[in-house]
Order: sequence, then C-alpha cells, then structure tokens
Amino acid sequence: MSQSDTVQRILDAAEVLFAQKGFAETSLRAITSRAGVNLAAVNYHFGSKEALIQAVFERYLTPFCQALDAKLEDLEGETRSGGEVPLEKLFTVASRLALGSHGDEPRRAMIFFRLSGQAYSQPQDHLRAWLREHYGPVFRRFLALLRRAVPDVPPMELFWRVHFSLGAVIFTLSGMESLQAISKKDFNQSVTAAHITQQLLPFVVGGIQG
Amino acid sequence: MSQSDTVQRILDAAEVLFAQKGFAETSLRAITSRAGVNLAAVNYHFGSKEALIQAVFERYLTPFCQALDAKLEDLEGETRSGGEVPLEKLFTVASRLALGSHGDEPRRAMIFFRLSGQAYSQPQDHLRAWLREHYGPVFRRFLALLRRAVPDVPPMELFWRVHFSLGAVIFTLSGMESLQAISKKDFNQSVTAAHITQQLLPFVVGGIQG
DNA sequence: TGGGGCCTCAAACGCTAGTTTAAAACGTCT
DNA sequence: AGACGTTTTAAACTAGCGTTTGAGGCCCCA
Repeated sequence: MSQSDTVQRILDAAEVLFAQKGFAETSLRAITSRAGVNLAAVNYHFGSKEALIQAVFERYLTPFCQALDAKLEDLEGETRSGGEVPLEKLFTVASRLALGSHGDEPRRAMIFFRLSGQAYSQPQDHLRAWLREHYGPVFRRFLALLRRAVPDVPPMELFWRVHFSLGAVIFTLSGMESLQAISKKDFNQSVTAAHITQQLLPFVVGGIQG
Repeated sequence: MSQSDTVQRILDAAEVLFAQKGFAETSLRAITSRAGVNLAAVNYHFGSKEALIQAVFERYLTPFCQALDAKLEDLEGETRSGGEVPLEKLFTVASRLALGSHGDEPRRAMIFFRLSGQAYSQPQDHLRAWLREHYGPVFRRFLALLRRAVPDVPPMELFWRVHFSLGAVIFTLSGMESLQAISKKDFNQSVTAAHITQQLLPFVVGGIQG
C-alpha cells in the first residue's frame, strides 16, 4: 500500500488508551508501544499529540455525523408533507446511528462516549471549540427538528433539557464499566450499551417533555 | 494561630485550579504559586498530590453529606407516621444543600460539580473508590427514600435513571461557563447555578417517572 | 537565654513527558 | 542499477513533573 497503515494503528491504539485513561494520562510512548510503531511516528504523521487527539475524534465523528445528517434530511422531507417527527423517533434514530455507525462492535460506541465525556469534562478548550465548529451544524439541525416535536416546551427550557440529556448519556456511558460492576452486584445482571440506551430512551423522553 | 493557614490556602488554590484544568493538568507548582506558599508545603502538609486531591473533596463533601444525612433523617421521621416523601421534595432538598452548604457563594457549588465531573470521568480509580467508601451510605439512604417515592418504577430502572440524573446535573454544571456563553448569545439571558437547578428539577422529575 | 517542635525555604533529585534529529531503510520510477 | 521522496528508526534533547533534602526561621516554654 502506498499509504502505510501506521496511521491507522496509531489511531486504533490511541482511541482505546484515551478512553481508558484520559488524554493527559496517556503518553505517546504508551500509544506507540501498543500500536507497535516507533515513538516518532506520531509527530511525523500527525504533527503533535494534540493533533492526534483531534484525528481520533474526527475518525469517530465524521461518519456518525454524516449518517445523522442524511437521516435528518430524510425526516425533514417526510415532515414537509405535513406532520412532525415524534420525539421517540428522533432519539431512536440518533442512538441507533451512534451504536451502529462504527463497525458492528458496540464496544466502539462505548469508547466513543467515553471520549466525548473526557472531551467535555476536561478543559481541552481547543478541543471543545473544534468539535463545535466541525459538528455544530448537525447538532443545530437536530435541535430544530426537536423544537417542532415538542412545540409546547419553551425554546430556552428545551435548550437546557437537551444539554441535560446529553449529560445523562455521556456521563452514564463514560462510567459504564464501574456502573457495570455495581449493577452486576446489586441486580445480578450484566449490562450492554444497547441495554443502557434502551433504559435511556424513556428517561430522556420523559425529561424533555417535563 | 497554632495551625498555620497554609493548609487552607493550598486547598483554596487547589480546588479552583483542579476544577479549571483537571487533576493531571494542574501542577503542584501552579497550586503553591497561586496560594503564595512554598512548593514543598503540599508534600509536607498532605503527603502527596493524591492526598491533596482527596483533601479537597473531603472539605467539600463532608459538610454537604452531613447536612444531607441530617435532613434525610428528618424526612424519614416524617414518613414514619405514614405517607411518602414526594419526588420533588427529595431533589429540592438535595439541590438546596448542594448550593447552600458551602458558604453563600454559588460559585463554590459550580466548582464542586466540576470537581465531581472530573472525578467521575477521569479514571482516578482510587478516588472513585474512596468517594464511594466515604459517602456511599448517604447516597444509599437517599436512594431508599427515592424508591419509596416512585414505587411503580422497577428498582433496576430507577438505579439507571438516578445515574442519568446525576449525569445531567454534573455534566451541565461542569460545562456551565461554556453553556453560559451559548445561552447568552442565543437567548440573551445570563445564567446562574440556581437558575439551572430550577430548570433541572422538572427534567429530573419527569425523567425519573419515565 | 537557649533548646526543641513545627514550619518554611531554596535547591536539587530522579523521572517521564513531548518533541526533534539525523541516519538508515524502503519503495518506486527512470 | 541508481537516485529520490517517503517512512522508520534509535537516540538525544528540553522541559516540566512530583518528591526529597537539609539548612534555616519562628515561637513557645523552661
């Protein structure tokens, strides 16, 4: 191959380690060692650790946002001939894409959410700004459909409730493995990402409607 | 004074910087510099950076949990003579204590939540374990009252919904200053912690009830 | 006044981090 | 085969980290 697969192996290793231990706690040496490549490869191919972090997010988010955008376009087309998209459908679509757009492994979805949690709670200002700049339009499109789904909720309150929902999703899936341990102990039942989203749906719908 | 105030000044500086930049990204030099004390003071008074992190949480959580525990005791006493504590009241009590138990500044409450978010999303295993060990009983007490407030929600689902609510709270208040900017731009309205919790209440209540 | 705890200080230690370097290896095309 | 751009490599570099040290200051009590 003309383009070596070093880049992909670095991204694979980085996304797992970042999700496991956070950005600051993951060293380039740990990443390159796991990837089986030379330490200097990161700076050669990406330029810096910061650029690597962005590249990891890009590989995750770009397919998801493209798929979501296309799906939202369809839904908008349907509503053009009257009627609104129900709240449940909007969230079902988003969650299905989030769980399914990265290969078939739900494990990747979990990594995705853990990364999002890290990105949000950690003070990587440049990262948050970059995410908003690149993926803001899709988010706003989703929000517009949402507004029409619950017209009786004032826009201001809806704005906050969407952020509350985001928090519920990201926070929960971020801490999933520790929650798994508790859940297994208290309820003798193991937990999958799909299972959690199934629990999430009524919570989010109920919360948004107030 | 027999006990110097170096300890307090370190804690003051540390809690602000930790909330701003995270644990790993905040150096002891930054903390001691802000506190106006010598670098070695941290290791002298606390033993290690890790112990300092715990001390910061302890100063925050101990008064809050004691106040919450007392309040829950009262509520349990009331219910002993029949009736349940309504859902809204449980959350109102908790949020009022969270906002008010640390002096009068709501700014401290925000720091508190940002720290919680960092503690949860970052993989500080020892910290999470320490928090659970020290403050688990109060949490379980709260959960027990909650279970009786919504008897028709299965325990398993309630468990998850409580975590969803926690996520909504911590995530939102963690990212409050960036949300403030957005809210001000889109709605021309500034935001306080008290204002957010007021928005949070119907969301959480609606979400818990499904 | 002088000794003894408690605390502060500047300096250094050992270590790990991200990044850079220059030489070696590789692959491709003439 | 040989030259050239791309990639890989081992090693070094600078910077910053948490932590330790030992000398010094402070204050109280004998």
